[in-house]
Amino acid sequence: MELSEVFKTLGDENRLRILGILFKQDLCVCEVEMILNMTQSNVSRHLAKLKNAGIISYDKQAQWVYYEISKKFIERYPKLYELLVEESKISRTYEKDMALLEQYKDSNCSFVEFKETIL
Amino acid sequence: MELSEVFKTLGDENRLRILGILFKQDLCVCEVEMILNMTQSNVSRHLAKLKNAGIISYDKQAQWVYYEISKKFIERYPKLYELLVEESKISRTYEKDMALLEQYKDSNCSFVEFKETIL
DNA sequence: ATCGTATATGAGTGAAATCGAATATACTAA
DNA sequence: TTAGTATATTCGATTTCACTCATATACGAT
Repeated sequence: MELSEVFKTLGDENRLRILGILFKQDLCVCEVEMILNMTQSNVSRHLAKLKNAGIISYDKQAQWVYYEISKKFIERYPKLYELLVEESKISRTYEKDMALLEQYKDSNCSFVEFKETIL
Repeated sequence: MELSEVFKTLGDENRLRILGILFKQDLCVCEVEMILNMTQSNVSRHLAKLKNAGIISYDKQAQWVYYEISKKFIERYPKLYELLVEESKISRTYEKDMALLEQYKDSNCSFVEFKETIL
């Protein structure tokens, strides 16, 4: 939760992409993996870093671990949170990620249907 | 000036310390070196990184290069700037740096006098 | 021109970060 | 209990980073 550590954690394009879609919706590891087209281990690692920095938290449900933006983080760094939300809205990189997230939601959160739409 | 690059640059304790004193006053390399007790090359490199990220700019006067917070950075990321200023005020680490900066100013910006006060 | 000071940069080193592949762990369902 | 899925972690390779020491460059003063 130390400031330099928070910044260091935010200083990675992939982690900013993950946050971009988590602002819209809580997601589990395999959903992030699917939407952002990253390997499972890589997503898991980045989520662990964001978790350790106090930026996100998780809610375990059965074998799924749903990650969400940490409420304590929003309380502690409201301006930083607002900045991240705003910047994610105006970034072209994140636009594509958002579109894929919407497609995933439109496919009733089914991996099979989602995969068909992005081919 | 890309966001992830800005965060990565801010994700270093020494660079945050440098920014902390630059918020109070524009300073040249050797002044930062003196106040924060860092090596010349190290300070120069950190300043170069902050410069490349667009966070600070410089004004060359004779053989001295005075660094300052970039006005474009403040315009582009006002919330981030405010956050940094506020956080630097409540950090214990920066409190000491501020005290040394004040001592330096009180010694009429004389290195000789400053060195005497901190012994 | 020469000396002293201020700054930037090249080279080398050790630590840390990123990543994919493979493996380990945890949980569900049958 | 076993099979299948979700997640975390270890391993090894590669890259990046922060740092120090030494050197180069730039400028002023004499």
